[in-house]
Amino acid sequence: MNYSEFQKVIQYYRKSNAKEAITENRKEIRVKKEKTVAKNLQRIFEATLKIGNKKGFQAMSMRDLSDETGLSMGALYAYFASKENLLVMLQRNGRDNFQKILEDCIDEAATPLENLHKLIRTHVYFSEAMQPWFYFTYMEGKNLKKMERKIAVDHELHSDNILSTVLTKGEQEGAFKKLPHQLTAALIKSLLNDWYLKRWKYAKMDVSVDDFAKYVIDFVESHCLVKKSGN
Amino acid sequence: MNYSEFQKVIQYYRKSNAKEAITENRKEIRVKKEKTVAKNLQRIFEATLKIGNKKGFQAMSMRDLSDETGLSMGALYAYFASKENLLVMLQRNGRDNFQKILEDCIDEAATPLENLHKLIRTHVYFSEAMQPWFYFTYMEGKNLKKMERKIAVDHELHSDNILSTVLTKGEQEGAFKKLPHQLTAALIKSLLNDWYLKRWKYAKMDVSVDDFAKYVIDFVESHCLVKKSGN
DNA sequence: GTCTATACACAGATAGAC
DNA sequence: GTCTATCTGTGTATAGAC
Repeated sequence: MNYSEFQKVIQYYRKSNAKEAITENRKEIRVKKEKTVAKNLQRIFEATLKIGNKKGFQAMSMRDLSDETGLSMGALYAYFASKENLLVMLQRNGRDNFQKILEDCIDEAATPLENLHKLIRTHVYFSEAMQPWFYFTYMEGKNLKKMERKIAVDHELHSDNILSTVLTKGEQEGAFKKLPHQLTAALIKSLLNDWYLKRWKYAKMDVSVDDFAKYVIDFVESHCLVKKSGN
Repeated sequence: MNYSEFQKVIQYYRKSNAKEAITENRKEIRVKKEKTVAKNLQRIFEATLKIGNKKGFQAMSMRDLSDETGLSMGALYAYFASKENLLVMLQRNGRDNFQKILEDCIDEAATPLENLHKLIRTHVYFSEAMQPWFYFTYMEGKNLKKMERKIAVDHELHSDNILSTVLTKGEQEGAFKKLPHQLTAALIKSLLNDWYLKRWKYAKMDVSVDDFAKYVIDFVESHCLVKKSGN
């Protein structure tokens, strides 16, 4: 799989994503017509990511958001109860989606090494396709209230676990070295996160999304793989 | 070198740091008495880091800062011209210090491998000692105005270069593999950054600062080192 | 050098017309 | 369903007393 193949797969997720955002937040949204909600909610999300990533969510005023979306402030508040509620909607929705897509990576019939490859590639490609959301969510995590913050942390630990489970299984099968897999998983995650956090840097050195995924795989394999002597 | 040894070395930097913060910003600071400035400026910096890291710099009000420092709002404005100026002072000062300490790592007489070790250990230990500043600076970078932002980016690229220069030298001497060193440097940086960005996670898995430095060194060496057959 | 009191701009949010 | 107009709280910043 490379990135251009991945883009086709992602279409399905994008659509289901939009619908879920509506059904999950039906009670906060005062507007009735599904079509209108779908259209405007997406506009609002995109505008929030755009402004939020430029100057930070706290610094974004509702007037900024009004200008960017073309909706009046009165209209905006028909789609969410408060500014904080908008933040929660935006983060929660993406997270659920991301978790699902990572879980779908694991193929019980495949080898741990194959699963590791798929996890890394999917992480890089998905964060490339949804870069603004990933960047926003990473940076604005601390603006969440206690309860939502805990959910965010749980999701992060869960995705670390998906990685470390694969590493542990690989060790049992003799493909990976015996290492502190949880720590390895955390470090792999930091490499993966860098793709959307420091995109400007990789653009500057002309590293494509496929180059990056390949190089991270090499990096991780150098460390984790059992080298078969004589091969 | 381990962390407890490093803590003695760092004392010198802490002191010179405080003095530089004053001389570099003498014109913005209206208060004359050196002693008073030294004491209060440090209080202000610490309070800013504390509140800023909890809720973000934008969300920190000057009233918050007044409560935390015990200084009135009027007094605060004797130490900086505006809230934005406070941000710039805080970031700039730490950056200069960090750059100096990294440059001091490089010992021309030592091998590239030794220099790589020293760079990694110093990065981890220094960011441990000054974690609030590192976290703050990473997260609040986007709140800087264009010019200051450019300086921040230049510093980041410069520290990447220190790493990649060592890798290149090591390749020439036959110790390291031929690899895209700039990319490798960026990835090593992302591992190092994770120590102060996700400290809670490493605390949770009971990884000490020395454990972490060691494991990052192992990880990087697996990838970069030329394996001598028969050793 | 630090305080209190205050200016005044702008934030988030809502009521009620259309 | 969306708009305009407006309420009220809070933000940064400063003037002037001590």
